[in-house]
Amino acid sequence: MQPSGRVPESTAARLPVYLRVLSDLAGVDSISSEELAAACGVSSAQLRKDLAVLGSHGTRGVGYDVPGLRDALAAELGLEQDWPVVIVGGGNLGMALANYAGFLSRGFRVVGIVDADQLRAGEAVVGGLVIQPMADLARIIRRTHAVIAVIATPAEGAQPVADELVAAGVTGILNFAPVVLSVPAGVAVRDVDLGVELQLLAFHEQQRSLGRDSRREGE
Amino acid sequence: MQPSGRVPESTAARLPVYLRVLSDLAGVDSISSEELAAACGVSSAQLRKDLAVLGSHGTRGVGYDVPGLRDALAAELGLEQDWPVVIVGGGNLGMALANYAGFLSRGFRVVGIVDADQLRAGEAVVGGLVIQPMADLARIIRRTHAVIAVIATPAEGAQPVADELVAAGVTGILNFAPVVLSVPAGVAVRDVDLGVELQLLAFHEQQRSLGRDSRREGE
DNA sequence: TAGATTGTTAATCGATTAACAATC
DNA sequence: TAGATTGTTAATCGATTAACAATC
Repeated sequence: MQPSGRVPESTAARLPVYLRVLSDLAGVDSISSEELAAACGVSSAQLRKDLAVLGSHGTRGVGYDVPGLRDALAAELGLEQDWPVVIVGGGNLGMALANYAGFLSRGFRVVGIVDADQLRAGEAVVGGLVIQPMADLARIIRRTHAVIAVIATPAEGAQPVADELVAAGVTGILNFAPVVLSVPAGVAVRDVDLGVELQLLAFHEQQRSLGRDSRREGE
Repeated sequence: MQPSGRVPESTAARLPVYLRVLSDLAGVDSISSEELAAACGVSSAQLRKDLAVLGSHGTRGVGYDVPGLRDALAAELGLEQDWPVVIVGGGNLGMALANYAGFLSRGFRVVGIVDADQLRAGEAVVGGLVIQPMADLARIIRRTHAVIAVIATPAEGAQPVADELVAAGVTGILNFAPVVLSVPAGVAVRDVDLGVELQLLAFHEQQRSLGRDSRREGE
């Protein structure tokens, strides 16, 4: 009933997508791996293999039980209660993230936002939150028991912030700053770098045009 | 001199990080795979193998030529000139992205931003840009020859926007909307979903605590 | 029962790591 | 030359795909 054996990294990375798609499937109570896979943008073989790590939530000849599978995914991901999240950086991006409405429905609650700039402190965010001075960071983390934090500072500030987060007990960091953070083993970091993403698209465009050229040259 | 053979997906995904780290290495003109790998958060074996796809920019016994390698990476990624980028969605996130200063230095130039909401049209962004009505999207793409676009709309709007982008000639999409886009083969989509990223961190926390529990039970 | 579809196994494919010969 | 470090090969590892027996 509570499988949670080792889940391969590559499988884990897809579970949130499955959960999202299933959550959008209001009213449907059964779906085949073929249909669900199409909606998730993966192959049905891969979907079935991935879902097998959750134990059996399908019925042969019929398909998967949508609400049951959704609940199992949420449980596997640890989303049975909300996680408090602290945001560091109150610039354009930090504010956009703090105001992101989807947060709550996906299992997270912003419990604090801080900024190094004194001028920003005091500014209001959603949910009755106010930007607080960086000096309060450790205190906020301890008070809210947040173990997940978002870094949305300029590159220079990111490593010291990460150090402080880790010292205060944070073990999961979503990093938007364009730097490689160094953190102790056991602390998870996920990097999101707009520039990197765009450069990968540029690479794709480049390949595309090279491909076209060599086809023109007729190989 | 111009290798550009097939580059494995997994290697391609790391090239922008190498480029970023090398760009931050002002003044250094030579570096060993060991040092550079550490700065990039990968193993030296992996770094050497990855860099080999660019041809030879290292000297045995010495290390890699930093400026040479940086230029080779930029060339491989197609960053020898700036790519025009159109942003769809002028909400919190779209605005934050449009105002992101790092854009230009990484090889991109925002040439247009549109929003479906009439009330937002006319609002000013950086670089003399102004939010334009959604109806102008195709025209903007054709005028600027943009082939890369960013979708920063709510989930509902994303698929119709993607369809319109593709129809207008866009072949690379950076998608921030929490939906699986369906696009024709040959169009590259990169998804960035804040919720997915956080859920993966939650999963990590969950695993962490399960690990702790079973250790307590003394296995 | 017949048809459909899961869960799982085996085969394939690709990516990472280790090791070292080539060479500065 | 001796020491260092790349470029590359071979070995390992993990992920994906294909296929099908189990079973509703």
